[in-house]
Amino acid sequence: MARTTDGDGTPVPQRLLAAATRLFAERGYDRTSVQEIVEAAGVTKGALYHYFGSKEDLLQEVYSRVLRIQQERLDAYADADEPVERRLRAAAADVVVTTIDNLDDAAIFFRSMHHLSPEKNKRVRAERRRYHERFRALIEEGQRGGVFSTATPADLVVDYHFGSVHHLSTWYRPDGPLTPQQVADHLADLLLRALRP
Amino acid sequence: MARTTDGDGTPVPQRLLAAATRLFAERGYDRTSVQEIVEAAGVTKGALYHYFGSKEDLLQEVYSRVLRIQQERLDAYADADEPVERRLRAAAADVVVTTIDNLDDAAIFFRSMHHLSPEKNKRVRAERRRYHERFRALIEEGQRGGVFSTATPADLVVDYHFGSVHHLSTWYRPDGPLTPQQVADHLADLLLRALRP
Amino acid sequence: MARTTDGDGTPVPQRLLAAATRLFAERGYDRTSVQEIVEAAGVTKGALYHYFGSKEDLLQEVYSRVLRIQQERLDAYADADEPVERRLRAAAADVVVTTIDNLDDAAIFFRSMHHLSPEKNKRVRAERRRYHERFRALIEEGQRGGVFSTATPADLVVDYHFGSVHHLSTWYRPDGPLTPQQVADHLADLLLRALRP
Amino acid sequence: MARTTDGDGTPVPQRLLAAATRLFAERGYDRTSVQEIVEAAGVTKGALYHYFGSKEDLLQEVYSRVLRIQQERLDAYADADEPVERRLRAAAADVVVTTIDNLDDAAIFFRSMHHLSPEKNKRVRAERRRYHERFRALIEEGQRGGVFSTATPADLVVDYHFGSVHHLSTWYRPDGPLTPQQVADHLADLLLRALRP
DNA sequence: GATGAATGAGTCTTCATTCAT
DNA sequence: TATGAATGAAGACTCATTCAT
Repeated sequence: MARTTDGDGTPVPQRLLAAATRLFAERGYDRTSVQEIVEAAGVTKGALYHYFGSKEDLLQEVYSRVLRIQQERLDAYADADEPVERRLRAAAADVVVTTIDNLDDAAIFFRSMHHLSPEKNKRVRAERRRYHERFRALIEEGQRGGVFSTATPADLVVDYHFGSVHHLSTWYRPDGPLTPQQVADHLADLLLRALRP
Repeated sequence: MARTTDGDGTPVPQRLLAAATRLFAERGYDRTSVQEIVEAAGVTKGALYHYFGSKEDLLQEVYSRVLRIQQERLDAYADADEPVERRLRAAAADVVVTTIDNLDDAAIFFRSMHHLSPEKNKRVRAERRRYHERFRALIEEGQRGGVFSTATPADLVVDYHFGSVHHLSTWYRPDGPLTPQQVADHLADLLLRALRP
Repeated sequence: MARTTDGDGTPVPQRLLAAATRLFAERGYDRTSVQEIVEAAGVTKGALYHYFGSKEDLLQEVYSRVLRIQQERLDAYADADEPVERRLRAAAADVVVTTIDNLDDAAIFFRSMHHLSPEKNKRVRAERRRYHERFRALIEEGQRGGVFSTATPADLVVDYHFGSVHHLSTWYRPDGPLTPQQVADHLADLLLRALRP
Repeated sequence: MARTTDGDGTPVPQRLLAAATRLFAERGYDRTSVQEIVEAAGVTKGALYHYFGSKEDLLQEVYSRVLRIQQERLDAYADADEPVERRLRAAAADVVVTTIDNLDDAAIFFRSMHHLSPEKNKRVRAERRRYHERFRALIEEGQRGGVFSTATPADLVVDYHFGSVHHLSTWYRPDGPLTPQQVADHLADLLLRALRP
């Protein structure tokens, strides 16, 4: 397997991805130079371009990974055998916890999407839409079943909730008074309360 | 007073600010070159550096203007002679309408703040904190008066609402099905419903 | 006029063009770095990009200048009030002398044209075609008048002659036994002899 | 003998040479990457460096092959038992046909020679000189015998003709009105007519 | 014979800012 | 007030070549 690992034994592509994620979150995509990434990962520029076609590909990889993980988790919660309000609450809380656990990814997500080329942007948007639609379907299910208010269009409710999720990277601090789970419970609670008929 | 205006009669500094705002929102701060700004404003580089010390100053000006406007409006609504739930609803809805009316500023705000130097960043954060505190005070007033639930800390509620406001620039489209006022009413409604005791 | 000149008083754009021409001819377009050009011209990279949009623009400028000069000279000879065989001989000899006087340009011309972008390439080809057609018209005039043989299509005769002109940069050495004018007379002579009826 | 061939059964070195020839002609030596060559040949980089010491060696091989072929053909025509004007005409026409049949090689030849290292360049030049001298000897033989004019030095006549041969790759198109043999006849004819006493 | 991961020097280009006029 | 030529540092990316396997 040649020299795919080095030092700590982590494969080079993953070392690069980790370094890029941290740096993109820290100083933004445009302010992070390829040079800084490879230095942080302990490899050379050539190695980076051996695995990734461009700096943008690195960003795109971060997105794909996050979206894949979140989608899988959402699907699991949404498919559970429970009343809809419990499933929605669980999903709403889980995305908060997962987001806090990967605050770097979240920060990148909502600040750097416009740095992707139109083509890649389109693909990411499509994946994200799929995610939103799954979430919206849960709300609509509850509305049809009469357990959620129909006062607000489900679409808007989804954006309302995800606005607060995206916003987490702006204000949440690990050393703050609330644990991730507490924050998640509160935010899920606010969502469910707003949906009471 | 020489030629402080030109063409349409708008003073040069304001033309620069308008051009910068549009471009920063369109392609991001780092992707906008000083050359593009001056071309869009119809002036030369020398002129820009005559009025603004740096590109960053331009960004900071955009922030200051938005914050000043929002603060003034919030103060007006908060000071009104009305029951607290009406004042909160009005303020919550107003910030949505104002944000939609200035989506460019909003987009810049939540994507480019980390481009400010630490010093300027600190100042902007301070102004924003003042704004948040005023909003939080309204919620706490309602909680103390028993008209709002105390289930969730006021702090978190504020972030919950402003998360959705920031998020507007991501999803709101002027040609969508809802008018700014309708969106505002819905979002304010969700907030108030979530706060029902 | 700011600092458009420096050292020897030659304007910066012309100094850059001269340096580029020499270097492109010496080591080829791709083997000449922008860094080398600006060093040879005694300016900085920024200055180059202030005047020329790209390295390719520099190459295109070399082409345009050569073509313009050659076309003007050809037109002058072709329009003269002389018998056609004298006009053709004069034009055929002149292009040889001019080419030898600017061997660098010639070397670039026939080695680097494929380095131009398709769009620029098309423009250069069009200009060159115009030049060829003027030359061909002279030959056809003589053929119609019976002073030149019609054994060979005029098109081919033109390419035959210009082949030898282009080839000059491959073999002609200023310190060789023949002066430019002597070479020119010989080559024109060969052309005219080949065209004898 | 392991896998020296693959797919179509052509040995790897020849597949590489063929791919390199096409690509060098198409986009120039410097613009062709080793990666592109091995991809076009359907092998890996390791394989290329197993058979060729460097990218330059590949170029040198193209040269050597062309020169060897042309020299052999010229020798055959020059040694024939025919009057000198017939031998010259045959040789002059043959080099045109052979060049057209291998336009790629010709294009490379007259555009990429300066990409060879001084040492290799010297060797190629020497071989080419030998070729030229053989051709020149034919002309001088005719001049001494009184069948060719002595108005122009034989040297110059050789360059005159080869100029037009080199030029072929610039203008000749397979789908044009003339067949390779027709072009060859015309160009040989022009040469012989120019040499009429 | 053949692989392909890794190197590291080198490429063109961009850009905020300065300053003589 | 305003110009625009010039700077110089930094940016992303390419590529021939090597070498452990």
